[in-house]
Amino acid sequence: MRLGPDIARIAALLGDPARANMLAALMGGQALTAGELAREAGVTPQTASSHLAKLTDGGLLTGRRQGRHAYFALAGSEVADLLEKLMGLADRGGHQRARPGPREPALRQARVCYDHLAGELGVAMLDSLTDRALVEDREGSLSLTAEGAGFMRAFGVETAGLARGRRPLCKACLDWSVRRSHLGGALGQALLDQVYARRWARRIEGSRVVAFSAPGLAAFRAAFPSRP
Amino acid sequence: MRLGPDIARIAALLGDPARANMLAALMGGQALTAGELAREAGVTPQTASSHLAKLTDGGLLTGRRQGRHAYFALAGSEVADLLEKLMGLADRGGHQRARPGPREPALRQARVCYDHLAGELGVAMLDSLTDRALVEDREGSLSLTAEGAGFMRAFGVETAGLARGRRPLCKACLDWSVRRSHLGGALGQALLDQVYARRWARRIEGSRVVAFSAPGLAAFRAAFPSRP
DNA sequence: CTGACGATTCGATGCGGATCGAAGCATGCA
DNA sequence: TGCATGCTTCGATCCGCATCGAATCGTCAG
Repeated sequence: MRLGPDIARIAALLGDPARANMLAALMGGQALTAGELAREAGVTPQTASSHLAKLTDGGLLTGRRQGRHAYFALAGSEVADLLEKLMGLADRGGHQRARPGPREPALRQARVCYDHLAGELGVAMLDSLTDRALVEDREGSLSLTAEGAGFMRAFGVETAGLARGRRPLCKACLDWSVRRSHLGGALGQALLDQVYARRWARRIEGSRVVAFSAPGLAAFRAAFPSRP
Repeated sequence: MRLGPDIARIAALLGDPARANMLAALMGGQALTAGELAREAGVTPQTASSHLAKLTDGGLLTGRRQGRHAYFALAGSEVADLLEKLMGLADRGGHQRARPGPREPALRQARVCYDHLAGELGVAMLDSLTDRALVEDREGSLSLTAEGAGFMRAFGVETAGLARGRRPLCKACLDWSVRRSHLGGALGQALLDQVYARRWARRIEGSRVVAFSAPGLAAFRAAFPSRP
């Protein structure tokens, strides 16, 4: 009876609401600071620090200090996989969440993953880009093609400037609702900024929902057509 | 930020050592009784009962009562998937396990379940009967059809006499080794008696193994053919 | 019917751990 | 240097929950 890997130890780490919220926040793939994670989880910095220590000690997170900030990220894709499976089970587990907010459909269609577009529309956008060979997908690692750079310039995004920053230009970001990838990275952020600038959509306060207007949605679909 | 599925609720269920041990014990796919799971987890029956209620309520287990026993099994392959991923992550940090070895093959193939046939052959027999519409399965409640009664008479089992007793004629009986049902009840007993009478198989002393001879096995498969 | 056994419920106990306040350390900026 | 900011450590508190003893219910055997 005492045999087998210690699954309880890992699961207990995921079992605390504060820690689970932190991990869910990191599902986007980007690293966040301890303070951001504390706010995300709704706890004080002291408590968050304790949680983050436990998570890194348990091998679920990797930490790295940079100046006076402490950045944390998921330890690997296996952790993200595990979280996704958990979300899948929790979804049909019947128990709906306590807060009956605006709720799923809008979130599922379009939401922000920190600073870029996620949800069905986010996935559709990346699909469209790869279909037209504007973005290349080499085993999960994304890169902008020459044609893609031209497209972006025409769209109002100067990729030369973006590539200069430390942040990767393109990043495949796993989507929990659709179970496919959408576009993250500096380019993903720039594209979402364009969506806002063109008034195709606006961010709903206090929520992650990105609300598209009817003409905005049509324009979006025209700019990023999906194959039949 | 309270968005997304409630992963903490599920993870917390897996986070208790006793519950984790129970789930690990069920990874083989067999259903186990509450008492067996209590022993497996190293807790008293009272505690185990509480844990099992939580797990079923959380959608991770399905329970089924049979006589004075309560059988529990994993709710589905998604749960098994999740556990497997957890084990994969838990393996990294530490102590290995010695997986409970492959169960005795003979027990798995054919054994007695009280007085009727269980194991792979028992399941195959019930499958064959339902496939040929000799037995009807209405949501887990089995009944013999008119054609079935004719088949049994030709096979040497007089069902009219059996139906007179207090014991139900047909009963779906959950199989530990395979996660499916085999035929119990008075008819199940009568059929196993026929198997003995025809010398297709004999009971091994001091064990639950039902040992088929080579020609006996062939005859059995001919009498209860499985669909291709 | 009676006795035995397995499963469950109830109530009480005790421990682990989440949480926060206060203080201690680093780093960055003027 | 001095001050502000962000993270961590320490100590104390408090709640949740796993655990078990005792009792109850249901099923099976005789």
